[in-house]
Amino acid sequence: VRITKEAAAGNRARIVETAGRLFNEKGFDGVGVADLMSAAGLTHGGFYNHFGSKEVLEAAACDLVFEKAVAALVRNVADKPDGEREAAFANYVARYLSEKNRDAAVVCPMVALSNDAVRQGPAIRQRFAEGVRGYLDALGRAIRPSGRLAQREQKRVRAQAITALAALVGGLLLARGVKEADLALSNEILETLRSQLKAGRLASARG
Amino acid sequence: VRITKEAAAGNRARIVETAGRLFNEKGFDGVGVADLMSAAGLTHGGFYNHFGSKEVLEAAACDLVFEKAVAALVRNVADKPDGEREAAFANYVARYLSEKNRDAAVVCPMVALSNDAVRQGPAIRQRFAEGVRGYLDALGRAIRPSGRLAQREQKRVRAQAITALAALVGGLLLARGVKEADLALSNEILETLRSQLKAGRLASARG
DNA sequence: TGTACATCAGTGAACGCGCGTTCACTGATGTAC
DNA sequence: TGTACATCAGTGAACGCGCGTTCACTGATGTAC
Repeated sequence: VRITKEAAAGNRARIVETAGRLFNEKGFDGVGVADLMSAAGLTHGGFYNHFGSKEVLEAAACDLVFEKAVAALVRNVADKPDGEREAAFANYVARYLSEKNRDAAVVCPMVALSNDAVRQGPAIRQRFAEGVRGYLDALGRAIRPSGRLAQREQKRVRAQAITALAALVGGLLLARGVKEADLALSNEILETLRSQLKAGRLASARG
Repeated sequence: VRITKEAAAGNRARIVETAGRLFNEKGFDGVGVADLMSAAGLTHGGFYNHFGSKEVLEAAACDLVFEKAVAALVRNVADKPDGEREAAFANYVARYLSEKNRDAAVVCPMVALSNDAVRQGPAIRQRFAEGVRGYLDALGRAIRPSGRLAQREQKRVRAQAITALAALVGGLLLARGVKEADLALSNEILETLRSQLKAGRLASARG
């Protein structure tokens, strides 16, 4: 039942995308190869035509999911012209910390996979660290004016990016953690962080 | 081989403590009942004399680990007299965000278990939410002056507690996630957050 | 362009393994008299 | 207090199940001529 190279490449890509989604929802260990393949519309036996092991797929999925996240941040905020960037960043934060994003099946990989990543092998941890670096860089570009900055300003921007990221990730993580058992607390966490970040207490385009 | 009630109760307590440690390190699904029992110095068969299922133990371990964390925060910070509390809080933050704490086998349950908790059943999620509530309350008492506060002040303290917690949890989570693959970045994250929190950018006893 | 054959993506049964859980058994503890 | 017996924490083999992975097989694709 050989298929065309293009179809095979499409299948592979679909497996990685499906994996990105399922791993994000249920963790690496929460999704079996068989589940995954059937979710991608295939039977489990063919998995090893595409990937040497489940771990290889985990790494590929990790890459994909971070690329998507960083690309969205760059497209929606970092690449905006100076006049629009501050508003775009505020918008981004509001969406990140929204009830809708908390309830979404797929969320920020740093929220969904941090704990899984620490417990996995070097390959996954490598990709994860790369992803965080990329995300932090994009975040830095999202909260600073364009053009060259004095070194002192660069440091300040970097510190703000790190602080904002920590608060975003921690906030969403906690909001998701308590959501089912205490929706009011979950909403309170999101709302509080939205207003704190809006007030520029954590980071802003102005600094 | 019946043993005294006291010995049995001691065994049970040791199982829960061992579980708290191992679940924290490897996640709920990363530790088997047999691993756990042998780490506690027992054979796996006896597990069900103490717990109806692994999930029951997970809930008990969740309780224990949160109780310990909240108790430490209360003892070391919240219960200090007014004059010492600000310094105690600064100290607490510095320890929380220290390289030593990042590298410790057992860390803050919100960092270690958030993702696991979301994916578990209602019993665990319930305990987790309770734990977060307790921790936030203790944190509120840790960053405010004692005595009655105006409602406006109460709200501000609450918002600061939430913001500080999100930054602490997110920061430690990220620092742990990238540690093995990028130690420099991991250290940078911790250092940045320490100085941001020290500067009162996130929360302080003064506000 | 047409033909012959090797390649390889996909299929589904099967493998070994580790897991949570159950079981029959042991023998000291706890209790009833 | 002493005796007889039921209780139950601990033991280790065994269970069923799901997992990651392997396998023999299929048949359309890709390629060599």
